[in-house]
Amino acid sequence: MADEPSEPVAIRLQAAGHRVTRPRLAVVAALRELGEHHTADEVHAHLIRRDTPLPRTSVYNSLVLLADLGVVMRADIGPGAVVYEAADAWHHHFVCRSCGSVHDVPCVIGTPPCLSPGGDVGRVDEAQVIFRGICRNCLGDAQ
Amino acid sequence: MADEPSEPVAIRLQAAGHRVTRPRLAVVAALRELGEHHTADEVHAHLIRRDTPLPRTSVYNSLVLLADLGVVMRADIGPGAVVYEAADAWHHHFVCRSCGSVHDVPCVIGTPPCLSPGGDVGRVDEAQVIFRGICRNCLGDAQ
DNA sequence: GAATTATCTGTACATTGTTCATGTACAGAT
DNA sequence: ATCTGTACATGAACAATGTACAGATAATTC
Repeated sequence: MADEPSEPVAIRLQAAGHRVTRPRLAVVAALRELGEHHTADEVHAHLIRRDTPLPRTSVYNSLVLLADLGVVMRADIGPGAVVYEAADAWHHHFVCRSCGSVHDVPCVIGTPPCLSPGGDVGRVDEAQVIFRGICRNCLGDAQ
Repeated sequence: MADEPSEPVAIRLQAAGHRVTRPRLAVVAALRELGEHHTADEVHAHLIRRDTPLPRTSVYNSLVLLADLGVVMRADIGPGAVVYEAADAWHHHFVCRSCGSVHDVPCVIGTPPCLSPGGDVGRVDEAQVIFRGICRNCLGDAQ
């Protein structure tokens, strides 16, 4: 379970000049075990269930760092929710306005930044696309 | 000031089967006066300064409805912040990871949905793009 | 103008994320 | 082997943001 994907997390941390610590490894492991998209507090809860608890702040700190390094993906899908994901391929998200479910949408380019703004705004590191609409399930249910 | 852009807000509310109420008109007016991007609480504060206060809940309710109707634009630019804007043309946003400033990025298509996901996820109403990077000011400051 | 009902209002709360002070563990120098 | 500086973890309290609810109000319909 939880095989290292491309580059082991430890190597990537070191390469960026950061330390390899228990909280950081635990957070990545938790995201892999959970799969899909999860909030920081869901990761926190999972670690408690797993009997490897971590302070909430540590989970937040680790997620921010890991996301900045590109080890985990962060998606701002709307009010009161930032979700993280242990994914390798850069992709986007579809959010259902009815049930709130989140689905992955492959990115045709594959690596950020996959789009570029028209004007000259500065250095663009990534372009995150959020699709909104009604998912197939909800379309079937009502109307 | 605050001329009606294309269709008056009142008409658009009625057309969608909603009532034309003071809070809704006040929220749109506030967004126009403020210009740019602002949070719900900033709108709330502005209305107090203007001596036309509104309960915070009413501001939130109105913004959600107005955004769903497409009268105002909503942008999820990251943790702890949903910003609204009284804009006519559909566009995207660039967020600076250093100073947090938000800049408009024109959309080449102009009307949502300007992109479409690859697979068949359901009905897509809009595609919101968030560009992240370092803005020109911050690039100039420190390297 | 009166009835109907969506909407407003205000309070209280839940959730999410951040700040801060303290303690700890690692790495290089002595 | 010990010292020293720095990055990091920890825990608690805080701040910001968004939501639920129940009674009062006002926009529309007749």
